[in-house]
Amino acid sequence: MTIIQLEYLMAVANYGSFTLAADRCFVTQPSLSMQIKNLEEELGVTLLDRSKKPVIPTEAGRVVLARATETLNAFARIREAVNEMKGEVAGSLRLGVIPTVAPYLLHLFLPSFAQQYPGVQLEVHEMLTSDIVEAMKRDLLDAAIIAGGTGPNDISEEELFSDTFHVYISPQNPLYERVNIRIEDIDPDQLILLFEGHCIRDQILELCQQVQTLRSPYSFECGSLETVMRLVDATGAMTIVPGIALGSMTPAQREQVRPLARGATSRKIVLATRRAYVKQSLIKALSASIKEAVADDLA
Amino acid sequence: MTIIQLEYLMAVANYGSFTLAADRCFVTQPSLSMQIKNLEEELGVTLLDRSKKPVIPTEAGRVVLARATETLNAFARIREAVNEMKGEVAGSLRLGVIPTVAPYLLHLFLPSFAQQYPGVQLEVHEMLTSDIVEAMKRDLLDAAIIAGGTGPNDISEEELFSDTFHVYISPQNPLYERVNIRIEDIDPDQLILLFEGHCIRDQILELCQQVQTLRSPYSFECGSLETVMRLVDATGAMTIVPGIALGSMTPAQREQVRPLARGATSRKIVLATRRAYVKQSLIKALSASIKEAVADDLA
DNA sequence: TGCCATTATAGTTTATTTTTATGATATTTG
DNA sequence: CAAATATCATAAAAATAAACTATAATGGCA
Repeated sequence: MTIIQLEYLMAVANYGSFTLAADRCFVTQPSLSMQIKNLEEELGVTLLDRSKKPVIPTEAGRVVLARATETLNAFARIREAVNEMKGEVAGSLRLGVIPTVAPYLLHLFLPSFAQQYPGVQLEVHEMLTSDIVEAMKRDLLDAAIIAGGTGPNDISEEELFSDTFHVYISPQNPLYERVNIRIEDIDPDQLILLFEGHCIRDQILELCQQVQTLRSPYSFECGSLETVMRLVDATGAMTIVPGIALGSMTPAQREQVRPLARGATSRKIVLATRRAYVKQSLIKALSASIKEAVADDLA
Repeated sequence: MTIIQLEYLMAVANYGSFTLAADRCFVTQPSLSMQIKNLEEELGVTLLDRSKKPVIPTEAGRVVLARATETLNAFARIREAVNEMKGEVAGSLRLGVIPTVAPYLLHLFLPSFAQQYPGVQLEVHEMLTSDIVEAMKRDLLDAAIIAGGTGPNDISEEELFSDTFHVYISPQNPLYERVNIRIEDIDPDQLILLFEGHCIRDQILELCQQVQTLRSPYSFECGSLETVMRLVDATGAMTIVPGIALGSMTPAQREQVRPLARGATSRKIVLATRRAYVKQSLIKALSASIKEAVADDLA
């Protein structure tokens, strides 16, 4: 039994396929198959049910996987502890970022982070919250930037900054002249939102106490805020945008932004990690970098 | 970084010597030295201070060792979990047994245990409590049979049986005709005990409220109860023997045994293991075997 | 300083792991 | 239903890693 065998086993369990797992482990499929076979022989049990597609662990496999996860975490912590002792921040970090944050935040901290920590290989994936949660469970992501409270309990959150909601409104809209807009003033039929899956959509609906699925005539499959804003302009409607997006708007777009009256109209943006995760020093560095970048941007 | 490297590192830390550690790992010294060197190179830190005799871990070494212990425990638990799932009790178990129990207990359970669990390789070491505690700390023993309450807190105890103290008295002694003997009747100068280090000595002294070191004319360096009993016979003195020893006495010796009056004149014999230790299924099997054997012996 | 014990290094052998090539099996699709 | 495709297993060769033997360097101690 070796660490590599455990890693291969976890990869197969995560990807549901020997071939794909081998790819991701940067070895050929026979190498991986052999190691899994050796592990099964040594333990005297079948760990994976190859008859199913995707390949799933047997009962024994699940037991071993649970222990293997602990072992691999403890193993990774060794290197982690040494790095921390040396004061080095190094390694790779796979980061998921939700689409309503990514375009407005990444450019703020990525360059300075990369410069400050040349030993860190940061891999950013723009993903919806649900995909992020799934990926973290399957150990395909080390951390993620999501809205606070939208993930499950076994993911711990560290607040990065608070993000206030604003109204982006078409000049043709009757409410355009208002200095600020109250939630009660918003006509749900005039509100264009991102398609389902974006957590900001749910947060806004909750804010408007429109818990049921909104079906406005303009409920297009808008994948980005930019698209939503263009659609707002074209239709005379409005939308709600996160404060983080304001910094990346053109002066003309900025003219169309109105503050939302009343408190509690904001979301917390957090750095989410699996509890008891190992790359603590990297995550600490990343968190500090982002907070600093956001503070600088506001100033 | 491999599991083997971590095992080698732990071995050197435990034995304080590359050569000895290599011996115990069943490899040659250069093999072990190479692996340690590779580990140090990969982590980029020196783990062992070779200038000291015995070799001691550096600060980085201590950090790595702490994590490595966790990793190796988690690693061992994988096999453990599989064995438990298969209902198999297999593996090796290094057991320490105190000298006042070993000669009277081992033959009771060892044969039936070996027969019932052919997959278990049991290695028994007769050792004093202090040596047992030290050996368990250094992971040279998996479990031990000791008197309850004589070990440190980080060792957990499971009671195996209660062992009542008796008086073994020379026929020449004035108290020989008594049916039972009270503690107060015992003349400390007539009491022969095992040499210091045997926990039973301390327990008896405490019983007799003779906390100070007893200095009878017969305070020889008696290493075994058998020797003490012969000395008792030769000098007309007496000693205190554990009940477990009665079963192995000759009929003539048995004649010289008197019960000790008053309660609380017994010790608990326990199976001690490091907390959070891994070989749970083996230890459970051993414990059950011993309890059964002791019960059978009394019947 | 020289001896003894201990660890490090070099070169060789052995063992293990990986790869390439290919075969077997199951699933999908025309 | 059969051909095509995808996926995992197996076999032999190549590459890599680990072990051994022999020997050199080092470090304490008389």
